[in-house]
Amino acid sequence: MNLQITKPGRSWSRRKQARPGEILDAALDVFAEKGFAAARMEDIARRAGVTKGTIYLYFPSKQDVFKALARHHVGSTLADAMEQTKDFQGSVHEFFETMFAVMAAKLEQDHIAIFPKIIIAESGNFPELARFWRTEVIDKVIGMATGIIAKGIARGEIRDVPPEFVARSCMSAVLMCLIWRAVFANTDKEAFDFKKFLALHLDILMRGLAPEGKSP
Amino acid sequence: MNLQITKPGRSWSRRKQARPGEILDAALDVFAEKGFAAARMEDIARRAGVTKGTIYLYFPSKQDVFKALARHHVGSTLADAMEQTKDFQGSVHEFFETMFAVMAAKLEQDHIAIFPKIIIAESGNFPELARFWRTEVIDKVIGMATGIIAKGIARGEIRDVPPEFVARSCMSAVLMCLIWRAVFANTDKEAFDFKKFLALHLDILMRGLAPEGKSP
Amino acid sequence: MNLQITKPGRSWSRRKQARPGEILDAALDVFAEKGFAAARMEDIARRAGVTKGTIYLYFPSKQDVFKALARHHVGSTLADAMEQTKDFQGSVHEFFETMFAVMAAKLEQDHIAIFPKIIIAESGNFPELARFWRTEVIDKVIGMATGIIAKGIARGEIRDVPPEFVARSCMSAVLMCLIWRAVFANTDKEAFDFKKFLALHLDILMRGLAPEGKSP
Amino acid sequence: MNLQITKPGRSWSRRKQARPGEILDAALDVFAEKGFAAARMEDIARRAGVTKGTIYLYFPSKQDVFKALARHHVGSTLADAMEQTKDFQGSVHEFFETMFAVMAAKLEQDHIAIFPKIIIAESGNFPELARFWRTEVIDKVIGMATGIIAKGIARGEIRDVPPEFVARSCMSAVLMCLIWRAVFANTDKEAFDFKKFLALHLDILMRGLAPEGKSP
DNA sequence: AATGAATGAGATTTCATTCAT
DNA sequence: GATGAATGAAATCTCATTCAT
Repeated sequence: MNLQITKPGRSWSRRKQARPGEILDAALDVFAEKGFAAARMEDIARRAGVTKGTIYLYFPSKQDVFKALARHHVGSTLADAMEQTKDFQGSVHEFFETMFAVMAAKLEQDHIAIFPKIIIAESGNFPELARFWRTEVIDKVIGMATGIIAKGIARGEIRDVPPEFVARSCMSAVLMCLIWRAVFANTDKEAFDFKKFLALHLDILMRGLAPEGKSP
Repeated sequence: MNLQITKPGRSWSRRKQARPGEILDAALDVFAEKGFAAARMEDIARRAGVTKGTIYLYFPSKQDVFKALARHHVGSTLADAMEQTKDFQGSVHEFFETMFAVMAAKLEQDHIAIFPKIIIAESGNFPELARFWRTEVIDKVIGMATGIIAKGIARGEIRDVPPEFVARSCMSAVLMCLIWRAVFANTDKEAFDFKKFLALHLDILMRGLAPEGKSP
Repeated sequence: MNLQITKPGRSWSRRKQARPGEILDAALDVFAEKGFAAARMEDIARRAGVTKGTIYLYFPSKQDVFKALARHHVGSTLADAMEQTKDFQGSVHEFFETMFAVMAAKLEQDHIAIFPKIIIAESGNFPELARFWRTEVIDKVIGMATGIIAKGIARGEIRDVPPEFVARSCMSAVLMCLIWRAVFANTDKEAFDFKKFLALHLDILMRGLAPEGKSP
Repeated sequence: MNLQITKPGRSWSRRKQARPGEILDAALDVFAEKGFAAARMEDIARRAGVTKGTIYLYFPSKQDVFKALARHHVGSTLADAMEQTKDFQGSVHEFFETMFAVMAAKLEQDHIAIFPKIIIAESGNFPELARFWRTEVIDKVIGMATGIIAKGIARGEIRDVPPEFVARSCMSAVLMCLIWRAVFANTDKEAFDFKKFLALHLDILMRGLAPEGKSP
């Protein structure tokens, strides 16, 4: 006896549950490539393997596809990742080493790079989006890094400098990578070596942050 | 020597010659605010104090307005600035100190921040634009900084690290400022202190780059 | 005699046979409220307690739902009613008294008012509908009334006037009520008193139709 | 010296002032024929001799075209007409005689019939329209007629009956004509004789309203 | 040189209709 | 018999571009 409304056995039912995700995946690609305005619903639909009309079964408008996309990727991918590092106990160096390694890996394969690009591009047209991203992502990431750095200062691991600025110094290299990836990845023949760059950036910063008269 | 029939003294004549520039100024504002696609020719025209038709007297299409804008701002503002620093002879520290001071000042007042934003947003729709910006701006800036750093290494001012990566480490903080300005400037109540941030960033990097066993 | 395999006693069987009627009832409501074009199959389906697809099991298209509806309500409700009054033998006064009373009652409760409204609205888009309604309803009603009036004249009950015009004079008040009901019923706080109005209308007409020098 | 902004000499300027009117005329035809929903902007445009886009230079949306149309025709045609009869001093009989003659004439030639049709059809979708028409047209016309009838009663011209109901009795014949014209005019071979019908309707009513024991 | 009315291609969105389950 | 996901044609509306004045 099966009391569920959508019977999971039926193939179109299985499809139905997958559809929103498929559409959002397609939308991510298209928005990333063209930006919000130049992206056509037709493009998104085709890439998702459906027709225009189908998108409207799941999202009431193009804007809503966009918002759902932002929420989806922020909510899951990034925020989750942060959750894991919440009670990190190691050194500042270790922290950024790990983070940069993860970022470098992501930069090679998938689409995160796309997101900052979209936010930057559409912040003018979607102020709420900028605000959302600001409070939900940036402030949290910077906040977390700032906390770790402050602990490092207290512990005498690094010298006494405004921790939030340091956090931004570190993250700025990540931002550069993200944008480089989103904007110039297709243009370049030999790929920029994100991993090496981030490692060097971290090395320089850590030396520069070492307490006076002490090698790191 | 002026061979034009319309005498340059008359105000409407001066006006005529100024038109393209006025239109580009207006276009800069509008593109910055809305991005390329969402910017309406009507908006640009109104802000320039002319009507839509007039724009087409000077530029054959919306795309051409955009390209002229990019060329104009790159060609004059930035490339010019670079010219001046071509045969810079001071230390690496001095070089970036000056550059960061100039950038910090520009960030407070005008619209440069706008440009990276537009490039990032429209790189997908205008690959030539991305290429142009890449070769004409980024490669030149990075190249110049790389040269200065290489000289610093040769001179023993800083330790032996891949100079291009270092250049990018330095510049990444500028990029962060530019984007911050373009995306979040309106949102924030108390402005982010670009000057202080860049100064700290430089300080950390320079310490981190000092040759072993030597304080900078 | 029932040759169907599905036994009529079962509730879902009764259901199946009732479906077309339920759909038409729902359609009546929706068409009345929105007109033909603005009525959505989805709305009709939901109100009938089925899904869109089900409607197409019984009617090949939206137009056909509409036509079936017209035929259904005209064929049964009105034409039937007329049948009963075919061999009416009383006075003209009695005839309209009865008819107006019936109309007044119907106006209070149900949906007849809806029909003229739809016909008027859609006559342009469905010329056949206008023609159908004209020949099957209006001409018959007017014809019958005309016959009764002609008999009244012959009998000396009312004075010698073109009977068809008189029929229309009488019916015009009914038309006004129908339209008033359909268009303004929702707007008004205190309902218009159809019964009183029709009674007065009839009273005036009958006095006005009385043979010279004779009070009705 | 001409200080006007739109210089009346230019031919496209003359055109510009005429356009809204031309578009509304075309819209009247199309809405009348198809109703609101089935009318395509393309149709209206073509009939006005322009393209779709042009309509949007003058009206922000299809609904606005519709509202402008209603306001235009109510505001000018009908309300004006009423103004003229405001201080009518003659008998009730004369009043309706004149009104019916005017209506009969209008019914032969132009498009007024169209309006009630549209109102009836679209009242469900545009409640404001129904309300507007109700307060601005119907209540005023009925009110005026009621006033004249009340005076007739006071003067002893007609017997003591509720004057508003009498007004509606009179007007119902006009309504019937309007609807007949809008719905069945195209269908019929020999035109219905509105003039004769209205004259007879009035004659019957006036006799029926004459004070007891007095021929009208 | 400048205007601004007009165009028409193209985008979003709706919804009657189909069909696999 | 019933469902409801999917389709795709068609409608509204936008706006870059043209051109008569």
